[in-house]
Amino acid sequence: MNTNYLNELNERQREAVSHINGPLMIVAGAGSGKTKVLTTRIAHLMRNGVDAFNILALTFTNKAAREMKERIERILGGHEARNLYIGTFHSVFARILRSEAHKVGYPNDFTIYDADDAKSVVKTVINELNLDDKHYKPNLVYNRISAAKNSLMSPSEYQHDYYIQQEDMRANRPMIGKIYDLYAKRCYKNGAMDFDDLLYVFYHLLKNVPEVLSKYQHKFRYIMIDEYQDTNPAQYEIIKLLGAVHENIAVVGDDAQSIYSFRGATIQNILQFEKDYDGVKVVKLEQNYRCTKSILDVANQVIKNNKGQIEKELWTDNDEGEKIRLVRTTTDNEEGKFVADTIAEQKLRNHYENRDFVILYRTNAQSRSFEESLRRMNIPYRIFGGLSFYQRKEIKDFVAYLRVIINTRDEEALKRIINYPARGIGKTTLDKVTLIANEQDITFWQVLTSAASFGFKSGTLEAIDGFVTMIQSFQSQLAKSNAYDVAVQVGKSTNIVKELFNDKTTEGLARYENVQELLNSIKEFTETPTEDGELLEKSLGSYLQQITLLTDADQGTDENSDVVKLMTIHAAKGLEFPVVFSVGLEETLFPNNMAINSREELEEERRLFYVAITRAKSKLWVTYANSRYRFGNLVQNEPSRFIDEIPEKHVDRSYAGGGVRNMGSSSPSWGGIGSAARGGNNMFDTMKKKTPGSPTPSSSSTARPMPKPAAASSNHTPSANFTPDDPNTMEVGMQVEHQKFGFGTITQLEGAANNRIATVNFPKGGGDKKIMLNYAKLMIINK
DNA sequence: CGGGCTCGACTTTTT
DNA sequence: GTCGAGCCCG
Repeated sequence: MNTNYLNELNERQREAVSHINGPLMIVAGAGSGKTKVLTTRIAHLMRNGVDAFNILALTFTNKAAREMKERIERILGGHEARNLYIGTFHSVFARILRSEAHKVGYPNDFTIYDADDAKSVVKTVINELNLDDKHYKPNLVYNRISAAKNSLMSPSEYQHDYYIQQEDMRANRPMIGKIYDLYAKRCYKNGAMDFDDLLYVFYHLLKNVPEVLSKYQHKFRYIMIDEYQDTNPAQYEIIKLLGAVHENIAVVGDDAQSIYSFRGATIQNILQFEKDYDGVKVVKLEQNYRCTKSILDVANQVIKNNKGQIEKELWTDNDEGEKIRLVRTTTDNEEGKFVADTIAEQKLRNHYENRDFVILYRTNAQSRSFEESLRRMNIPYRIFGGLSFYQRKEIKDFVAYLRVIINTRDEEALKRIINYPARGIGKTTLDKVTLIANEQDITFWQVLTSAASFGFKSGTLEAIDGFVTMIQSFQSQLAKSNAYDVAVQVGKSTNIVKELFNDKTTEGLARYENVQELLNSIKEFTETPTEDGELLEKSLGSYLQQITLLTDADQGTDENSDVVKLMTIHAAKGLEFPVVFSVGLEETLFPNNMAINSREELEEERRLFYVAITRAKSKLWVTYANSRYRFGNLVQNEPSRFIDEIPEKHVDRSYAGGGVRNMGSSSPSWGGIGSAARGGNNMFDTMKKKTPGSPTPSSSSTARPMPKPAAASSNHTPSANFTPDDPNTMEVGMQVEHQKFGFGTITQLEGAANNRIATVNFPKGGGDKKIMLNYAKLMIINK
């Protein structure tokens, strides 16, 4: 074991690491070596005689957990670290629930519903209550249910809470409480927990089953929590229960980086920690090892505009560094072009690699212009935050079979596959089964297994029996062989694999490959020896639980692939990059329109900007566009108020204005050189995500769908050089071309800049048409 | 039952 | 603009 680990720490860090017993709060500024402190502290605990079995470390992402594990192993050696309990809140609790859930009425092989499953159940319930799902939007309702659970509020409490009811009444949605109640009952009946239940149910398990509480209180004598500022009330209460006996709770967090309040996190948890426990040792890590002086100063000045923070002053020994580049472009497309051009330039000039760059935006929808520009420059990139592999339709369909095999009560999965592939069990039959299930208060599956007694037509009955028999045969096979063999059998018996194989379209090919990858991942799972030797961990049920808790970010951890990364600021937390582009700094976008209604919301947006700034090690570009397309409309935006908060002395505006013109269609020559010389066929890098231990989706989120064939109604083939012109340059009398309707003459114009409507006469395209210029593009042929 | 079309939604989202 | 759900029709 490395015995010098304490020497590698600064004084404050050493103070935190050496604190062994009693509550500890580490206020860790951005880039202050937080993970290092956490991992070293765990190693230090073990060196001082604490048994690995007694240590619990909770993180928010699988990635953070993995990283911690690896770093501890590096200090201690693998065999000693093996018995540590390190994982996300959700995965650790799910793992415990797998052996304890029956004590609160759930099967131990419970299904985990991801957000899509959960919303689908919400929708089912809304429809069953004969409510209008246009008004009771499943998304919105689910978010309220989620918020309730994160505050440990039961359906009954929800329905009796005066304030909540007032809110729902005001929104004219008084039935949300009822929906919550039925939703919870339905999940319970289905033997399923959603993500929030993993906390909610776990809390009630501890609260209501004293021997379980006692067992884990004594097991987890030392508890460590990462990103404490992002914990919600449910997590807070759980920690309180678990830590009550020993009070050896160490929390690490940074109030300035709390950006998940919209998911129920409450910054109060960290602000109050000192009051919650007696004799809290507080250590502040204020030395930043990541950023240049200017970048750090910008971050400090920006965050000063927030009230009510834990007092701290981050400083660094690093170089002064360069100024922050502030760049204004005319449009979102120009912004994309500028960033791609600059990346190419920086690669040449400063010998950066693709992986040194990250583009950070506020909303996922902003990725498009960057994708296009990067693609044009042949710069390989990867977008984080797209669909997770396991959320793809073909994967969810296949996995649904496995879910039903494990838990026939899983109605969501059952409905997915009962007629996939088509076997003659249509909507009519489904409705009937649902009706019977609800009337008789039995599960969907029970109706299917005794379908004969419910008077289905003979053809339908045959189809149902065939399906039931098939599932049952999978189940009995599972008793004899492993998860992989069963999965292969599912692929064969259902013809799914063959069917996908025969689909020779690009999309079909991708789907086939994805299913193959799924099978590979199951194979790998069953064949890799377990770390901790728990038999349960190799079962199909455990595989299913594990994959539901994986996200897109977990698969994108191939540090070796040399690609530019694109992600939301939220997704970037905890990461660092030599060069950061923080883009879209515009009012209504960042701070986002939806988050400027209260001081709290605005401050969270500012913290988000703080997170963006502090991701940068040496160079930071901040960009914004005068106008951009949003929801298909061209909108003009003011520069973000956050820009004004950047101290002028750190700002280099020399790219602004003139820079835009430089970046125009006549790209600087280095742009072209960069792309041709370095990009090459490396584009394939962006098409593959490779991660040891997880599947490789062949069509990653960066792969764009093939262009759709022209609509049947179209009888015009657009000119080869068709390029739409700016709606604002259109005038009455102009000859224009439309992609579908062909050539025509503008006869009338109405509406303001963003909402311009042209009436165009198309002689060959059906006469006068009203064209929303923001949607259907026109090219000017003749003025 | 499935293809094709229209209509409507659309902030962030560790799990 | 882009995606997906849901409806209609063959």
